[in-house]
Amino acid sequence: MTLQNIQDDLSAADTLEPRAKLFRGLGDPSRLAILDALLSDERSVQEIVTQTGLGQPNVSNHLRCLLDCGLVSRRNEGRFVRYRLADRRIADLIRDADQLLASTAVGVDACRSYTD
Amino acid sequence: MTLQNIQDDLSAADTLEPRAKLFRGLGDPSRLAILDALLSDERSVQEIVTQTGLGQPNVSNHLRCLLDCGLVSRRNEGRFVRYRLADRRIADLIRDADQLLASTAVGVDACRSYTD
DNA sequence: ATGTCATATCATTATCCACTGATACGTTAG
DNA sequence: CTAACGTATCAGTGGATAATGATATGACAT
Repeated sequence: MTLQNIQDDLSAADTLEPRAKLFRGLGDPSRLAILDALLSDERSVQEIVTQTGLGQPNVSNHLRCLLDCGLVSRRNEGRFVRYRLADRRIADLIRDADQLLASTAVGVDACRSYTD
Repeated sequence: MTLQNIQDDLSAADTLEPRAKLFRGLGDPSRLAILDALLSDERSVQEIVTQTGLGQPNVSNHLRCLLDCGLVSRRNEGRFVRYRLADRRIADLIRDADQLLASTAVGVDACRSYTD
């Protein structure tokens, strides 16, 4: 390994943490369910709660997380708050992940590290 | 919400867990560093240890996880074991994530849920 | 102003998971 | 066969975080 490579790694390390955070943001079934609910339409918290079956405080917590991360945006409408995906590419990312999972090579089921 | 929508959600729930697992597989700085090391070339465990600065058992554990998930593949060569990315699309996924992070909209830094 | 509804926050709990050190397994060299 | 090296596994530990119930905040209607 050359010095240049070492420096590449070090500078890459700066981008490692944000990348990990983004993926972790997507790496939770509840948050994925919420994002799924937002794929087609803007939704109020109540609608998300109903559609996902998750608890209301739970949904609010996850939405805060997704909002802070910039994955969703919000809009006040009276006493409702409507959320929607912040960027088309988020849906693309999820779609790409699904395609990977659909291929025979990537079979996450066999992964014993993350017990479902 | 119609009955059809409910059924869509239920069937979507089946794909939620695997998707979450895949993203969680990518949602760890150490694993991202390992995948980074494999972006250009096939690497032995030792090389990965050196390049990432992680502990050897730690690297082995993560590699097992990545292997079970199907994100990397391995090849025995004498007493060395060489790992490589299992699929080009994995690199693409990481690249797409970086592009998302580069846009102003998605600023994961502000997310307080995941303390670095 | 008061009650009601929608959403957000807080504290608690339980769980999961990454890291470490010690050790086992497997392969090659002498 | 034995030593040295590369890799994998195991047990223990600490830290992070998802879910829940209770409660607070904010907005609308009457």
